[in-house]
Amino acid sequence: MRKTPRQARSRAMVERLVAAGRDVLVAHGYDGFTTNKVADAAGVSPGSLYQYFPDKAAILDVVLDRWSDEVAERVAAALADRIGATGPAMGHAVADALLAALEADAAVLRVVTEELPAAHLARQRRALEQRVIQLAGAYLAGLGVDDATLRQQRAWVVVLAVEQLAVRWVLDQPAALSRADAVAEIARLAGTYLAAPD
Amino acid sequence: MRKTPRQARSRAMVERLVAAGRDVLVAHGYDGFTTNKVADAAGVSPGSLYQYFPDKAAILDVVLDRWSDEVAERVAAALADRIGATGPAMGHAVADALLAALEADAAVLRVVTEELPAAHLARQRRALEQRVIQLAGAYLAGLGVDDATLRQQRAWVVVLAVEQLAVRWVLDQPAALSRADAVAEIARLAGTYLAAPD
DNA sequence: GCATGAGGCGAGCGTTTACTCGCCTACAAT
DNA sequence: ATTGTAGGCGAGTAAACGCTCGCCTCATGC
Repeated sequence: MRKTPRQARSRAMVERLVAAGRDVLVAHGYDGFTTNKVADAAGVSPGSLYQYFPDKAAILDVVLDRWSDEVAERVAAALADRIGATGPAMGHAVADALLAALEADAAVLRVVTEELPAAHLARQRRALEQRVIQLAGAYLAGLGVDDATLRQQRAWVVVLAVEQLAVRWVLDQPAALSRADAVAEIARLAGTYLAAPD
Repeated sequence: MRKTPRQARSRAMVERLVAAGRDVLVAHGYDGFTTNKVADAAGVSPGSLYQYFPDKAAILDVVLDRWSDEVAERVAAALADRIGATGPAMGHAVADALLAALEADAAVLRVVTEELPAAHLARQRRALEQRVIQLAGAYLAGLGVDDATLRQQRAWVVVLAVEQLAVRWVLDQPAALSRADAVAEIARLAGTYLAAPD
């Protein structure tokens, strides 16, 4: 941020710019994300945009941070709510909530995974993965897995695998795999992997 | 291709251009992939580049096609060789070969997954996934899974999950997960998922 | 009600970069 | 040897786009 908006109208403008940034990203894609278009969509001049954002990357970063915070919040809430349950029902509930967290803003998810260079979102993605890996590790400890390294390894594997499946299912909507089936199979994958004896 | 090279020296130049394209992509990243740099790295003028490639995307496409063909070839060969074996040893062998296929050109893998918009490689990636899904489906049929839809679903799940784990392991080299452990855990994930009773 | 500075504007500058075009060279066939 | 053609060159062009700068307006404190 180049300077912090003091008056209410400038705060509102910054808000409009971020919202417009999201809209431009969805409507025109990553290549079509230009500062002139963002300013235009916000009903603001390019010069005003640069009063508060040092460069183009800065406003894109804010847009991406907003979105990934939202997704992370939904995912964390879903896990916190459901990690207490037991048996296969818990796996279903988690998978379902995970899909819901991604489906809630599928338009951004699509642009972000298909058009955006992954490096732009790597930081946020790693952070979320780490959070979820910690939760999964704790869950494994509850299951009686005593080796801490093994817990980390298995948590890493199951979290990355489930993440990928959820994202790809939401984006690709494979004809052969209904939503309910996807939930069941994702839960099954995680369940069999984590529960199987060594 | 704008026109096809007839003489030997022009064919050699096209070769040099494609090789230079790969090098520029690795050395300067996706953003640094400019036609001038590619021509320069190939010891050729920009004008000559445009004799044989209609635009920048065309030469990038060739570079990407080359690489993905190589990866696909290694993966397909690895699976064809090992799908006959039985028991957990087969899972290990496949996982190991898959990692090897990605490790063979990790520099391009890194640029392609971290900097390149995924859409540029979606076609090739889908094609490879489909090939492997077919193989996995056949393997499931051999295991006695009679429902063709279920075979498709499970093949989709296991292939995407394993793909993601292999790519991420090669790129991230997580400290807690040695190569041997990664092979074992990937095999375990696939094995428990596919072998578990319904 | 006036002075001050924050807020906002938008034409345009400068750079980057994909791509071209007129010209030269090397080769092969007659 | 000559001539036609493919191959190759590289300075230059055009367009896009990030970003600035000089100017105007409005809100707030005294």
